[in-house]
Amino acid sequence: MDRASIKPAIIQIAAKCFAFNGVDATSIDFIAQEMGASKGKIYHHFNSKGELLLAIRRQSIMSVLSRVKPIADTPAPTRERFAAMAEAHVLGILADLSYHRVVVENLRAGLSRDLPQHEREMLAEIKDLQASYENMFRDVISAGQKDTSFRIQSVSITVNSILVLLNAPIFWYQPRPDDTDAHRRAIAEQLAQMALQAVQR
Amino acid sequence: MDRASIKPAIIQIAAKCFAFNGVDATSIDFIAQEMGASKGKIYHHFNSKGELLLAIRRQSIMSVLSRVKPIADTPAPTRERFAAMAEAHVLGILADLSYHRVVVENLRAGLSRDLPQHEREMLAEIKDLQASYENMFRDVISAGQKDTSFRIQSVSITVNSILVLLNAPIFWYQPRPDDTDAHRRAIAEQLAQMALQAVQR
Amino acid sequence: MDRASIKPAIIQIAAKCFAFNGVDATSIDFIAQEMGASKGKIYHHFNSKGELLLAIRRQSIMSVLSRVKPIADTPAPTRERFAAMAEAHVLGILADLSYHRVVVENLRAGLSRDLPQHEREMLAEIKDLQASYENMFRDVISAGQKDTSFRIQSVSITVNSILVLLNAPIFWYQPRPDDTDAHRRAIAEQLAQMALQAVQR
Amino acid sequence: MDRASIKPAIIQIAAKCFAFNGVDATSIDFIAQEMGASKGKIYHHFNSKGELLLAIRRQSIMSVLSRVKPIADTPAPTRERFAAMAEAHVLGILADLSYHRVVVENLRAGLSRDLPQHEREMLAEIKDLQASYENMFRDVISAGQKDTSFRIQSVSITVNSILVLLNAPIFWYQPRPDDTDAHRRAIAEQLAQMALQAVQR
DNA sequence: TATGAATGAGTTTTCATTCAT
DNA sequence: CATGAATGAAAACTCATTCAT
Repeated sequence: MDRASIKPAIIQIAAKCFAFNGVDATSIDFIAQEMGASKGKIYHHFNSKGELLLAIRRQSIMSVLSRVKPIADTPAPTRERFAAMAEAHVLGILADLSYHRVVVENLRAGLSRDLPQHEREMLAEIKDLQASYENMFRDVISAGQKDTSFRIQSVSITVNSILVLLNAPIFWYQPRPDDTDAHRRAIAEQLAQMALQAVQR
Repeated sequence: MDRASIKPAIIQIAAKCFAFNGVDATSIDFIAQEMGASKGKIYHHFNSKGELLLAIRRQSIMSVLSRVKPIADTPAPTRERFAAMAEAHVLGILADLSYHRVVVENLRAGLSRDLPQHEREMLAEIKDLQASYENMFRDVISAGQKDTSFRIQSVSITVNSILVLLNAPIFWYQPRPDDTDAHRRAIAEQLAQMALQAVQR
Repeated sequence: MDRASIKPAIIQIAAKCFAFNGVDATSIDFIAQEMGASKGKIYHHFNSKGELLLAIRRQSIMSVLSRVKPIADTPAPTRERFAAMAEAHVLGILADLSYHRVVVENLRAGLSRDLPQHEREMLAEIKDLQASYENMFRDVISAGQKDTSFRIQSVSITVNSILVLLNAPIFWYQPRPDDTDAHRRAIAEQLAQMALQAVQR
Repeated sequence: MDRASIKPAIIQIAAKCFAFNGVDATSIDFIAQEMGASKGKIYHHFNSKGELLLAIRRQSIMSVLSRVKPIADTPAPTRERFAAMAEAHVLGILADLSYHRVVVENLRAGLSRDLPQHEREMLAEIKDLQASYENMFRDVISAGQKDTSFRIQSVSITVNSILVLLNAPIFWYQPRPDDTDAHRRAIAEQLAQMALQAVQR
């Protein structure tokens, strides 16, 4: 395996394990076995289980950010832009289900105890990414409010709730070997449609 | 304390601890200390941590079921019935936030390993309740589809996604001491409104 | 149930539980449930689990002592006396299998730690009974040695080993519902025969 | 310490502890302390206390099997062969007393509850070894029955009981520092002699 | 880099025993 | 006498992490 691709490989397998069994119920040992490697190998690339989890959180955001940002930067009309962003988000969710699942079930993880320096920095960066991601939705929704395409009450509540709605497949989507891209696109379209209706006038 | 109210008291405190810190990060010892009791007391009333968690899951469903069922049984027109059910659901979420938070973050908990007899039975009952709860929403949405008040594609996806949307406050609502009922009702109304728009023609 | 028969009843059920599952793996709670009673009831009649175990040990000795002593006191010739004692012993073992099983598997139990006063006294009495029981066999074997019916080397080793041989069914006898007295007598005769041959000239 | 010799070392010390205090009364912690190691070390080499116990059972059988099998494979006359096997068995018992003591006092251990996969496999192997060991005695006794050197009734009962007789030292032998090989051989000869007399015509 | 042995703190769970009712 | 709630002291087992090789 390529040197540079070890960390992503660890992250990917860890995400699958965490998503399947829960983070706490998954030991580093188990992840190593799934990789056909030893515990030590993982500790060479990640200083702690917490860092591994943060890396997964980061990936999870990048997964949707990289899909949605190009669309958000488009000058398309509000409605169309919003719908396209929503669809891209759902496609990101479906494509990287494990990552997102891990994140959703561990939002409060390590929220109470204090983290070591490096993890604190990673977390700060993740929160920045998260905030800037949410801002893209906040912006398009605010724009829609201003140009009267949308009729909403609290922008905050709307942004948060729409994102939860678009995350819905995390809770019920069961990927199957014979799932086609078309199938996934259909789901994304339906959810984007619901999201659009939920906000538009 | 009344004899009969010990179990509910344990459930309530456990739910708060679990919601705040995560289930795995919360030891039975910690819960006991929060109650000013000994570990043994909890184990006298619940055979395992898993049973305690299942009791919380049960409460979480009953919390929304008891509010929504009376409305679902009403002969009101589809749209109004759906909106009222949605609002009642959100009010249930806001009222018993800890319970619902615990559940959402532990949907997959113990899904892989096999449970002891008693827990298996509890889980079966919970799944029944869950299914019958979802069916109330499935019914009203199907009815709306038939009477053309709603325009939806897949009923399954719609039901699941609407319920996730109505659960959204689990992820972002921070209860504050000065929160009024009016405030909570406003949130519920806004989400019910979004849900209704998301499905209606 | 008769007042006087409560203790024996507890002892009997406890012996069965202990024999089936092992002493340590059997909780007082379990014994109580098997009796259809509560834990407290047992603690009314026995101060501790250790006392219960000692009561079983006592019963186990009495079971063979009461059968063998009348024969040992007989003026029959050495060979016949020995054989009859052996047979009686085996019949005692077969009749009260649970008790003997419990004892054999717990010879070293509580040997290292120091016992409370009452248990120390019970244990002393049991050891006396045990010693006097073994003495009956020591006597008949010594007598056989003197009158040249028996040819043995170390009396101690012989006594101990013969008793172990006569206890053998503890390890392999599986009582069945359709076992007859005749069946048990046949086993006893065979073992007595082997014991006799093992020592006689 | 040699890498490969860690597991045997753990087994040996565990056997001594178990034999002295009883299996249930001996904590893994205690064994670790006796080794001057940590609990974790033991759990690194044995997945559970049960596995440790099974390893001891295995050793116990190998202890007598390795001594008796070469003799059983000998073409010596029945009587001599039987006596030599018996003597070898007793010498095995005396040499590895702790192991055998642990086994005898835990025959029924874990018989009721169901074991995890790995332990089930270990137990199956042990039962195979045990059965093939008993078969060596069954064979020689049957041979003696056929060539009329032995006069026995039930072969099963005889085999089982003779083996219990040969195990007798487990119950009464107290090894002392000044015990000589000659002393042990004397015991073995006496027991083998008793066993032979018990079965022969 | 990689391995896997070792550690030790932490967690769930059990259970004999006590005690208020 | 009987009950069953409560306690507290173990004990088995887990696992992130460290470290010698």
